[in-house]
Order: sequence, then structure tokens, then C-alpha cells
Amino acid sequence: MAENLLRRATPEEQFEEVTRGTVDLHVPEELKKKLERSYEKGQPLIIKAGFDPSRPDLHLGHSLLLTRMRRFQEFGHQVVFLIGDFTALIGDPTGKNATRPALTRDEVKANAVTYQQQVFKVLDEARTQVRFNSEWLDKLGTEGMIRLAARYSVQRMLERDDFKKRFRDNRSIAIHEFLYPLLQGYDSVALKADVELGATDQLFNLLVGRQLMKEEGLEPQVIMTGPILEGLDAKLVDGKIVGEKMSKSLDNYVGISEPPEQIYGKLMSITDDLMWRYYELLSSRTLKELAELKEKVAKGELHPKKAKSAFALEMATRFHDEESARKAMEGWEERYSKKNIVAEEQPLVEVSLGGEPKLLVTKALAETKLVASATEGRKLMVQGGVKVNGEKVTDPKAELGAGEYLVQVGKHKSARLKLA
RNA sequence: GGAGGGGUACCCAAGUGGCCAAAGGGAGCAGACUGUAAAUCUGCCGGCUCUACGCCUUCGUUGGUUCGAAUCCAACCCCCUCCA
Repeated sequence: MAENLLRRATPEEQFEEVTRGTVDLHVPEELKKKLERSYEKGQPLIIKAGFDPSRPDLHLGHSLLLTRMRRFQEFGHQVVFLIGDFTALIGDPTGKNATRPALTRDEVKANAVTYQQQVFKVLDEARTQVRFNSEWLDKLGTEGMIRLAARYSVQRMLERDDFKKRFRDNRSIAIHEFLYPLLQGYDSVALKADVELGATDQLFNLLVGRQLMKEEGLEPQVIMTGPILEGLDAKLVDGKIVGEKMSKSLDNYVGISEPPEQIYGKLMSITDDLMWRYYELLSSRTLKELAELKEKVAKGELHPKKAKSAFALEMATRFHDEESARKAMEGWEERYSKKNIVAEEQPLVEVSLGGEPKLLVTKALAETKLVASATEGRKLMVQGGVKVNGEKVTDPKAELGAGEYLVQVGKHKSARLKLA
């Protein structure tokens, strides 16, 4: 079966697809040769991509890489999903996190499971091998480590941008940080990888792997890096998309495992400019199709909101299915475009009147937990951010008697309030 | 080890005895305008309530001076720069 897939597309066609949207590609000729050989012999290439076990919450940013892995799989190649449990002891040296707390075996295992639940939304399970680098790095030992370290010079290490800067600025570089790229490189030797994928910030590490393979007399891996995805809050400044990279800690991400409503809703809130960037990097539409779409919007033939919706829908479908994605879209339209809040769908909160005939709206809001306190509720009411049964209530002294009400706070929060 | 600079609210940053819950900016939240987009404008932005110029908790930590301290003094902790 693998052979069928391998012959599905010519080496040239495969090359086109697989290199789409790369930032760096070393070395294209070698990749072509590998693809040709694989095609002729019916032998899949080994595609390596490393993942950090301490961060199992995957988001759209990671999916860039996964998507590229998937493209290789579609031509029958073998993907190795490598979990860097051993290298996690060091932590990729970025300067900011000198040493990360080591994970226990059990934590790594648990994280690996979490990974798999998410990753196979994109990857083809049948053509994915999950490996841990402790498998061979544990065995390396002190002697092996020294031999490995002997293969690389400090000068070459300092070529790495991060090290270079820190060395120049006299900021500390711990010795063990030098080991990280070497160990990651050794992974490639152990796996005899044909191709290694990563984000641009991985370029140096990937190159080390290439170098080490040469030294070991192996055919060096081809390396490909893709761009780093900007977060949801990125904006267009002077014709360029500017923003922090997507990350959970900055809360500017769309998680792979989020419900379709979240995926759709979050993507609908990005700026139009960012939408095009996301389209380019994430959509399965061809570049030609995108150009047409963009032109239609520019000419005013298509409302940008429509284009954005199509994209959000595509992503929700990718991580879930068409049916639930469509429902997410309809729900969103109902709520945010038509502004219809379906009372029955809101959480029901029962609040006691405490023997009194009426209760201040501010206090009732606090009880529903829609606001943190009566004071906060009061402030929001005065500003026009509170609705009861669809009507704005701005008087902070307003009261409610027994009954059931639909209360809304701001655009996003609402509940059914039952007073008794 | 020596010399100097600094630690203020979510972040940046003013403030150097009372008018300081603490300027300004950013982020965030709410409202207007929209397409829950951006930009723009307005309000809120330590917390609480009986919303009063009320109460409680904040200006690295702990003590002290004072009617009164983010501001003065002492000790301690942490960060940065230069020298060694």
C-alpha cells in the first residue's frame, strides 16, 4: 500500500507540494534526489520532527509543522514524531529559561498521550512513528557524550545567533546549553533521518544534525524550516504583520483541541490583514485560489467577513468535522450577527431572594458569577454593559422580583437567572 | 571582593513627608461606530459596600522617626552596570 502512495505523484510533484511555504531549505537538490530514489525503489523517506514533551498543548502554530508532516505522509513517507524527553532536561537554550524543571518519566508518558490525542487530528496514524530520544540518549553515556562533543567546535557553536549575541553581550552561556544542539543532532544520526522539519528558530539545531550525520558517514538529512505563526493579536504595521508568536502563555492562540465554537469564534476576531497571513500559511487552498479570493475582496465583490468566515470554517472542519463546524458558524451568526441569544441554551443559575421581595440587580449578577462582585456589576451597569431580558439596565439601584430572567453582561457572558 | 544604579499596581513608567489608591502610556474590560475585524471616540481600570470625597489592602522585606511615609532613617533580600 505504501508503494501505491509512493508512486501516486512524481518526484517533481512531490517536491512542489512538500516544500510549499518553507523559509529555509537545505539542500533542494538533495531533496530531489531523495525523492527520486524513493520513487524508484518504492522506499519511503524518513521524516523527522522533534517536539518538546513539556508543552503538550498544541495550537494552530504547531499545526503548521504538522501539516507539512502530513503532506509527506500523503505521498507515503514515514514520519517520526520524536518526543525529546531526554533533551527536555536541558531545554532548548533561548537564554530566558536557563534550566527547566526536569519531568518525571510518568509526566513525559502522560504528555505523550496528550500529544497523540491532538496530533492525529492532522497526522496519519498509520504512517507515524512515535519515538522518545531517551531511547538512544540514555545509552550514550559519558564517554559517548564526550565523543559527541568532540565533533563540534566552540567557534561553530557560536555561529548560532542566540549564542553569538549572548557571547558578545557577556551574558552567561552554560556549558550544557551547547549540548542541546548536539544531542538533537545525534537524534538524526540515530534515526538516519532523510529530512528534518522545524520552525525557523530551529535552523541551527537542524544544521548541526546534518553536520553530525556527515561525520558519521551517513547521508545527511535535508532540512526544512517553516515560518513561526503570529498570534491572534497580531496586527498590520507599515505593511507587515507584526505580533508575538502564537503561544498559550500570551493567550493569543487557537488550540487544536478546542471546541469548534471556540476555533470559529476566535478566528472571526482576527484583523483582516492577519486573515490573509493565516490563509497563506494554514489554508489548504492553493496560492492561486487565494489570489483570486483576495482580488474579489479588494474589488468589493466579496465582503471580508465572508472570506474570514470561510477560513474559520475551514479550520474548525480540520480539527473537528464539517457538521460541527457548520453548527459553530450558525451559532456564531445567531449570537453575534443577529444578536439573538437563545435563552434555553444559557446556563441556569438559581439565586435565592433570601426572604426579601426583591433583589438588587448588582447583587444578583454577583451571585450568578457573571461578574466578580456587586461593585463590578454596578460599574458595568452604569456603562451600559448589562441587559436583562434584552433590555439595557443602567440604574444601579434596579431590583428584580421572583421569576426567571435572561441576563447578559458584555458581549460574551450570559445566563438564565432564576430568582426565588 | 570593590564602585555605582535600581526594586512603585497585569506590564512599562512618574512621584521624593500631607492635596497619593498613587501622573502618563500599554494591555484588559464596557459602551458608540461596525463586520464581535481594524482604526477612532467615551468610560472603567487595587478591593469592598449603605457610592460616601466611606472603609480595607498596596509602592522589595522588616523595624524605626513622625500627628502623618511610596517619600526620611536602619538592617536585610533581590536585580542590573562597571572594575577585579
